[in-house]
Amino acid sequence: MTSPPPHGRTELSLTPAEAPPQLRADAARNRARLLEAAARLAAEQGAANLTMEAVACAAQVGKGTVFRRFGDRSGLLLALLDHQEQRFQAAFMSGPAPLGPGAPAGERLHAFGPAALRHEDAHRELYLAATQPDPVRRHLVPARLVRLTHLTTLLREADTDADAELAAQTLLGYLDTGLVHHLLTRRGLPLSRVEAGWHDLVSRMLVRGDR
Amino acid sequence: MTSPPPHGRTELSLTPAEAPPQLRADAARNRARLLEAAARLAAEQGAANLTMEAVACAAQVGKGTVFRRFGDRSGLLLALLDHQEQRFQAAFMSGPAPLGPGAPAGERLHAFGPAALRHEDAHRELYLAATQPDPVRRHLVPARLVRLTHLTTLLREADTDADAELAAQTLLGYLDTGLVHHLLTRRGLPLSRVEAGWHDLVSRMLVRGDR
DNA sequence: CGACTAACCGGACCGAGGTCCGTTTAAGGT
DNA sequence: ACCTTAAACGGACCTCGGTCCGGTTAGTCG
Repeated sequence: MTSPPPHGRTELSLTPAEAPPQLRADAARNRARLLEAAARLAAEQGAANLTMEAVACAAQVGKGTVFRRFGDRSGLLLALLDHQEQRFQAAFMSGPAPLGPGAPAGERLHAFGPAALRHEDAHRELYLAATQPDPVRRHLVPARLVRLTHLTTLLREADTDADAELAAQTLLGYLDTGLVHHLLTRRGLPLSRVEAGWHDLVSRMLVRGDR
Repeated sequence: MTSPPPHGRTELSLTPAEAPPQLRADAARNRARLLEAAARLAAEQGAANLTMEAVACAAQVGKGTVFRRFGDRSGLLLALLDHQEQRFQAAFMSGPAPLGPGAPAGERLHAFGPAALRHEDAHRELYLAATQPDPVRRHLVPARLVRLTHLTTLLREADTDADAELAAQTLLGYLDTGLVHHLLTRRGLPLSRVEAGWHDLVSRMLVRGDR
């Protein structure tokens, strides 16, 4: 149907440093003004309250320009995050060990979590705003709570020595509708492999440390 | 500020079978009509294209009525899902073993995954539509792909015998911004505990089966 | 049976995201 | 310098989720 526009795409890039196909001078200027305006507005009234129109207005450009450049709201937020994101990526891809190269893989994996947690904590607001809907209500849906409780209970019963609540969240996350759909369709994994992954994960949650 | 309405709330319940505070006759009638209309429309033009106005119109009621009853769009979708969800919950809470009670906890945990996967697969469309934004684009954001690749690589390097790609998704899921924010603020867990959970999870991913 | 009131109804209204298309302009070739 | 044209611009316009409030009605009590 609608063939994609044959010209400049709206940067969905973010980090895979695909050289921005060098925009026209005015486009580049407006892009900069938009980002600056967005950053300012986000800082002074909260990223969650950022409206596309306000950004356009503050940057003295038309609304259409914002959307052509960033695609949609979350594209703009992502672009705002890009700088921070690149710093983080640099840290784990080429920074000092144990997060960066040089340490054994196991240690690097251990280091990754706290680094990511700290990084996102510092920019929580933007990251939350960039994932459109209430990324909060999600965890309060009764159905989810029921499953969570069920899994927590079973884990305790099975006498795991893991943190039952966190382990339950992990298990639940593995079954996330969006993730499974992505794996099955987009990535084309067979259901059997996803199921095998589940069994492996459960087993790992149940093994007891040496002792 | 805005004190919550002292009267009937918009059912956010879903399954914690809190008896609907018996609505007035007309309200109950309209609720039924709305659900029926919504189900019909969802079936014939896809849950993703369901608009609140269309549902209201098809059910011959005002738009306000839809929102008072279901709160918001996702509330309506969730209500639509409620019946299926209850059947699933019944299955793992009181159905036959090994999913239901009777089997050892470990076996029940193993049984839960495939059951949930199959259940959601059968109602994928509604479940996806109920989580507002593109639950799909989420997994295509470049920054996420970079992290995923990084983790996958490290897992392989560390010579785990888990399915590296799935394990990486699991690890990434544990760090989900929304989840972490929920745990830290809503649930009030200390950051140290979340970090400990990460280290435990990584360790479990790295242990090699006996052999 | 009539009055009283809490809950409900409906649809006008609002705000924000996203699209469209006629107009303007930067960049490169002549 | 001038012409051509792909790309960029801007803001009117559309859709939809969500709110508001004046009018209506089911249920209750005397």
